[in-house]
Amino acid sequence: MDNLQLANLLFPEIDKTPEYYENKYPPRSLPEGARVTRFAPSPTGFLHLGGLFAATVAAKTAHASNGIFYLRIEDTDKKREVEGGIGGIIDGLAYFGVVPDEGRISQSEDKGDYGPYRQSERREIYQTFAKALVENGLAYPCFCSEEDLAELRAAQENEPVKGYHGKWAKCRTLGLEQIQENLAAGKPWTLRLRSQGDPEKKIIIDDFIRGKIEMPANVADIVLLKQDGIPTYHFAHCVDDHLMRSTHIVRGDEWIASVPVHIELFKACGFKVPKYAHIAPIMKEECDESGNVIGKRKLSKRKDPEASVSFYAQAGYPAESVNEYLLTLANSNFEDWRRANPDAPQEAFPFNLKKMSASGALFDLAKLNDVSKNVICRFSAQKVYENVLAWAKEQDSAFYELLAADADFAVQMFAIDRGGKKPRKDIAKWSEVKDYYAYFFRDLYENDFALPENVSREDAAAIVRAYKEVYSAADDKDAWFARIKELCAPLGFTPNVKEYKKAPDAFKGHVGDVSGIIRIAVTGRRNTPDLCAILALLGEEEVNRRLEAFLEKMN
RNA sequence: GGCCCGGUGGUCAAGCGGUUAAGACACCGCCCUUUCACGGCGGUAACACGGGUUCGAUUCCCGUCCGGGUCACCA
Repeated sequence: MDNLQLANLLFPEIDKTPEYYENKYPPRSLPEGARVTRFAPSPTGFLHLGGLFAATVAAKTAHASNGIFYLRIEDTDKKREVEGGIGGIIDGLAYFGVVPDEGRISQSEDKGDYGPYRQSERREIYQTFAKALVENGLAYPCFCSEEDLAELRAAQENEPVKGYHGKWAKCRTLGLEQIQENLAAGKPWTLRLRSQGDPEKKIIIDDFIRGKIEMPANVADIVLLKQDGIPTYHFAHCVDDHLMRSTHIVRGDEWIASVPVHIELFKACGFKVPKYAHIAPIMKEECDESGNVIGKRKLSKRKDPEASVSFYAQAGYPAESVNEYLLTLANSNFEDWRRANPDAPQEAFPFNLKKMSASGALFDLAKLNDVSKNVICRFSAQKVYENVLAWAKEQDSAFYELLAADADFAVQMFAIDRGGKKPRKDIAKWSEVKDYYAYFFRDLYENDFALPENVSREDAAAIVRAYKEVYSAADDKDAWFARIKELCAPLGFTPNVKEYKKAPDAFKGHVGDVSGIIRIAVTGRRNTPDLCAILALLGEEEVNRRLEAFLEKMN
């Protein structure tokens, strides 16, 4: 059969050659060892945590080697595409500070010399390489219908090697005349690879994260071009990553099984095979109705709110927190590094692809909270204010109004116990702030306190009554605490914690209990930042009002 | 089912033939303390199982079990 003739028959409108594209997209001139990576999502919905994770890993890998990280949109499945998907992905990445060096930068804009970076705009390129494959006898048209293929699958139920190959590959041996006839009759066709794989052979793939993996060579005549002329993932991956000169393919490990296909494709096209790094997915514990753990599974966008990246924005986790958490999952030495370099920018961390774990980590919200507290406690009061304000604007307009009404006051509020060597770690996410700081705002404050078990109602009332007598708004911290200490003895408490520990039965309690009651009277809470600073910020009038209100409730 | 990957405390994880089997989160206790915090110290808790190989296996090999992935004209 004349392959050239067949190629022209199948792709009459293609007039370029692979050489044309090879010249148009020459190898990159990058420093020795520079890695080119990409994030290649399909716009089938909004960015999810797994996607962000993969993008972060790819970006860090490139940047740790002075390489290039780019964004390519894989929209070859028009059925699953979602409106606004591309923008959602780009914005989502940007929110977390993942900005590609090149690639798609908006719905319709590219940056860089290796585009277009959206697969639906690369049709001619794929067809050019497909045509070359036909010319070389490495691809052929297949006229099998969906029903034919369903039948084939049914017939192969008990076959060890499934797929379109060997005797099952009916169209593989079609003659030129038959093909011409089918084409003339307007029969739809797909283009298939004419696999050269030897069923006896094994191939070794050397994965960056998992090391050597032995797998049977591919023997299936997989589809390269679908009926609509759009490539499958496999073919697009091969053409794009070659032409865009990716050196390292960082992607989810669900792709491991198709590496033999990819290797054969790269070789059939005459391309150098890139390095693969298959990363494990982020998992989630699966429970039954009664909460018993029954297994783990990939974080699912449908079932798990925390899978969607918007969950973090809504809850008010700073992007830095999510990034740092993801980094702790990616490189377990990140936490050590962070402890040693508390103020270093996250970009300074020497990321190592090889340190990635081969098995999927369970998502741990408690750990995220801890990471986030450590991130937030290093923020300045001003930065906290700005972040909370921005969050409230989107999520809680009433709270936003309060914060915006008196910025100075709010910043001073956040400044209590902040800064210095041992900052307070009380906030993990912005959505906690309103509740945590409610007592600063008259409109929010409601003292529905509960007294601690170890202080009686009478004693609590006595403490507040006594404190009200001596309270002076002019006191500094030392004077303020001295007064509280003075209150102790007459009421049966001791100002000395040690003394109390020595003889707990001799006293009703110690200074801590006394100040605790005052704290409750003024804020309604048992734990707050420095009480003295709170009193100063609240002001004399408001403090007196609250003390009185408390006493009234105690009567 | 075939093929592939994985299996160290509740979670994330070091470890790569000889270790008292790190560390972090969570939990518990104690200490510090001019309140609340921060912090410090300590504790509970792990090498899935069975066979090899070896003087010696968490580390190597084989099997079992368990978990995950994949077998599309989806990515």
